[in-house]
Amino acid sequence: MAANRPVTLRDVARLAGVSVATASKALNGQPQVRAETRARVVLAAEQLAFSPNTFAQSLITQRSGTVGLLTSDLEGRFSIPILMGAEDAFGSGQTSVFLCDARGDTIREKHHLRALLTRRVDGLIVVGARPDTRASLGRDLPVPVVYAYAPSDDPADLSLVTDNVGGGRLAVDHLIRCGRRRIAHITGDPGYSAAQDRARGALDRLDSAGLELAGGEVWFGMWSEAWGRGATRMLLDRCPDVDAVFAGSDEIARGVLDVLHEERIAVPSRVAVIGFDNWNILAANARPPLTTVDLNLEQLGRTAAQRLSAAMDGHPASGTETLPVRLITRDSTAPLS
Amino acid sequence: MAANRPVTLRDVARLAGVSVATASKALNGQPQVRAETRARVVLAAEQLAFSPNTFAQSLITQRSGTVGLLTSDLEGRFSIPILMGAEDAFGSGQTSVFLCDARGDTIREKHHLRALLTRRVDGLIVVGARPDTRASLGRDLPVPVVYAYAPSDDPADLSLVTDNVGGGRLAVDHLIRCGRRRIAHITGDPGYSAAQDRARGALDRLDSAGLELAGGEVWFGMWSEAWGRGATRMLLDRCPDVDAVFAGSDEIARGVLDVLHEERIAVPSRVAVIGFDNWNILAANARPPLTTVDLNLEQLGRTAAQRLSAAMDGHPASGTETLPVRLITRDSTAPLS
DNA sequence: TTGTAAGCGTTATCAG
DNA sequence: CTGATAACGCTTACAA
Repeated sequence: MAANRPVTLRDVARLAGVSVATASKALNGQPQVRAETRARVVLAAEQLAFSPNTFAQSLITQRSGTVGLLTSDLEGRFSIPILMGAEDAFGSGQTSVFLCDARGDTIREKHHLRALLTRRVDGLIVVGARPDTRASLGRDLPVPVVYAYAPSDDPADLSLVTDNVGGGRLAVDHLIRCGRRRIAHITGDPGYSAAQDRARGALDRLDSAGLELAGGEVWFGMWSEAWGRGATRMLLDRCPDVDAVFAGSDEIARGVLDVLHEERIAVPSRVAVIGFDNWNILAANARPPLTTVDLNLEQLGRTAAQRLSAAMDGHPASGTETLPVRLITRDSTAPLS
Repeated sequence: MAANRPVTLRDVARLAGVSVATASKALNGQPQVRAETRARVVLAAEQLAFSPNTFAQSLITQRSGTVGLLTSDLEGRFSIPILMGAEDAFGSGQTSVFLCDARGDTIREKHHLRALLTRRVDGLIVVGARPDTRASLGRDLPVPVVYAYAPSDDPADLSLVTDNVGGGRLAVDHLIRCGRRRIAHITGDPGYSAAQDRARGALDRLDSAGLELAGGEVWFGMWSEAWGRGATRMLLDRCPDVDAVFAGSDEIARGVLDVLHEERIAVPSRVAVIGFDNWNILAANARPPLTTVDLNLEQLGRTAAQRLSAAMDGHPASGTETLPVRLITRDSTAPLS
């Protein structure tokens, strides 16, 4: 146990033979101090392994050098990459991140919010569990806030979301470029804006190519493999000549692949399949590995951190910023030969 | 913007018509203050929505009320439940958690460690990415440390790990109770202690039942569905009358199920399958839903937080504590009828 | 260029 | 029971 009293600026000053004031200036790179003196102070600080007491600093500067990350669903796979991107962008150089998980509970969220404000965080990132609009934390917070993934319902807030419409468009575009003409769309819970948006993007792109949706309609259901399997069976029944399926999630895509495999329908040669989310454990291990749309969540997290930094430096923004998604090509899609 | 000067204890004291000293005592529940006075102070504090400046408090008490969570792999599914359990146990009532992800990089870990110590955290939880032994952070840290999931290589440290041997035993025990006698074990990378331990537990339990491993050996390979599929094909070839497979992970189990399904071998009636990890997205969506061993990681996280609290309160511990795992029964196993 | 001294918002130790 | 007053470790005018 190194239980000796922590070394303070006084110790450094004493060792360097200067006053605490000069020591402080020297260490903080203030210009009004002789080079030789500064060197002596720096040396002393190093020798003593001095590290300034952040509480004392914060007490004066009114800045904690910390931000709060309020998430609603850590379990979920969406918060994590965002969180990593954010941590990344803050660089851990100056700002550290307080993590709080409200688990979808408003009470708990309020509680965490209080705790974070009590700790005097310099800013807040709020990460939702699903891409639907969520309630704003309010306008009277003493620190800037950025909403990521799930936008705030107050347009005065700054929200960062992924481009689900664009993703749907991108997926179908890819299938069309592969020469597919009879494209079906099987997706999840219609109560999710993500499901609606992806479908909208898909229909939009089909439209512009003068194509109709194979099967005649979007197959809304649930975000599960089982639904992917069930819907695919119905689809094959109604529309046996389908040559591509755009699945609204990788889970659903796994179900689709499963049934196609069962029916000995070759993928991608006869039917191409594309997923959504790029959930690696599902997409990369699929048979064949799944082409899918990546949400770029780390980038979302990085951007959130940047916007928050800007706001903390007095450059706030508002409105909803939509960030691009991207296509990950694997083996479940290929040009029609 | 509520940019008015934050309310301090002075404001409260003034409003209550007492000195700051008395106000402090009243708010901190010190006995030496008249009930009526205390009430007045508390009321004033509420009216002003006073919240004490934690920096000033920490400056005096030498306690930050924060702990650091140093993880090596946030992406991975293991850190998250541990992290949630820990957050849970700290209750966010008093202690907040700083999250840092080293991403398996020693340099980055050192860097984060410095940052956390600079922030004067009261304690540290280190979460490894895989259950193998990892390098200790060292003995000369100014705060207590608890290692979770991946034990430290220094026995003087306190490490909390899951019982992989017990898990292997538990899995095979369940299969035996289901009346299975020809049990095979397909598992992952033999370089992982988890693979070795689970196999050891399995062999141990087989032994005590006077049984041999079906297929004659443990099938070590990789932690992937593809390996699960490949190994199962070989297994069926060499040992067509196998009646149960213990898979070393849920991913592998998915591969096993896949091939059994392909070969029209009924699960669980002809062959029972059990996985490991209880990775919900894989286990619950499997066909049939997968019986598996749950690592109880949230509990591990909670215990880590408790041990750390104890250490912070002057009751340190050391050595390696092994926490029990548990069986999750779903439909891929059943008694032989 | 350096040092002195006044805070930052609390808590703790004393007298009253 | 209450109130000055001195810390806690640092930054920053202001003097020297």
